[in-house]
Amino acid sequence: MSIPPFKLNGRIWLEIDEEKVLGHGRVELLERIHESGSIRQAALQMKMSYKQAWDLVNHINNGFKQPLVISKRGGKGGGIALLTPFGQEVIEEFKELQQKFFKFLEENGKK
Amino acid sequence: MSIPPFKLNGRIWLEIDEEKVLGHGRVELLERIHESGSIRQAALQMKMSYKQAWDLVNHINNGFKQPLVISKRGGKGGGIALLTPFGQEVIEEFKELQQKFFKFLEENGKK
DNA sequence: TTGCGTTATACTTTTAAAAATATAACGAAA
DNA sequence: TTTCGTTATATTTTTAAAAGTATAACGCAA
Repeated sequence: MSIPPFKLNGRIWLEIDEEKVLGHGRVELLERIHESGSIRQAALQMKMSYKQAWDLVNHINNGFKQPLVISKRGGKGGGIALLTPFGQEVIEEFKELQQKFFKFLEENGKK
Repeated sequence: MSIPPFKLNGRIWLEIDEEKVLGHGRVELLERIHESGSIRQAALQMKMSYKQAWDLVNHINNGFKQPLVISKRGGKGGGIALLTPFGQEVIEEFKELQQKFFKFLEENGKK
């Protein structure tokens, strides 16, 4: 581009039935759930409320036909949450798409 | 991708000082201003209020250092608005970026 | 010099999103 | 059978964004 110092930026996401089901923030949440085994811990790490995190997880699981996250309450530790193999597969593929997109932004963002 | 029928979608925009200054909606507004010579007409076409359109134009002009839109009030027709050559140049380049981005989405969106 | 349609701007109201609060359900372990 | 920390969910409150309303300023043309 020619004149002032501006930067190309953007976002990508996956849609099902015209509705956004997975974007960069939700993927980060899923990753943290996977690592910590807890929705609550993931929410704390991302400085959002448990409710908000749970709503997101719920929305994701509903959007896709199969759940990406399985959770149980009660028991040792109070409860647990984990990614299904399908969930792991989906976020892996999304992250690859994101890599390509970052590359796109870099290549085309130069003036 | 492997399982359900989902679609890759996204948006790109230009930022100046970490702030969004031009995206797909604003470009459409600018184009309509250019064609009609009127902020009000452009707003009507896009079913937004004049105020909202004017705020957007104002924000765009402030974000870039040079104005993309020049407007005058009074006179024949009540007033007029038009794109500067710089404005025309910017939206032209942004539209090219958008074309490339659409291509990116198509190429990578296939499962 | 009055009327006209637009630009320009302030102010208020409405709406929607986000955040906060509260509470029930659960199951392992002590 | 009680405690514990979490999941699960409803309800309320707060906040921010959007929309709406009102009005002044302007300059050409009649």
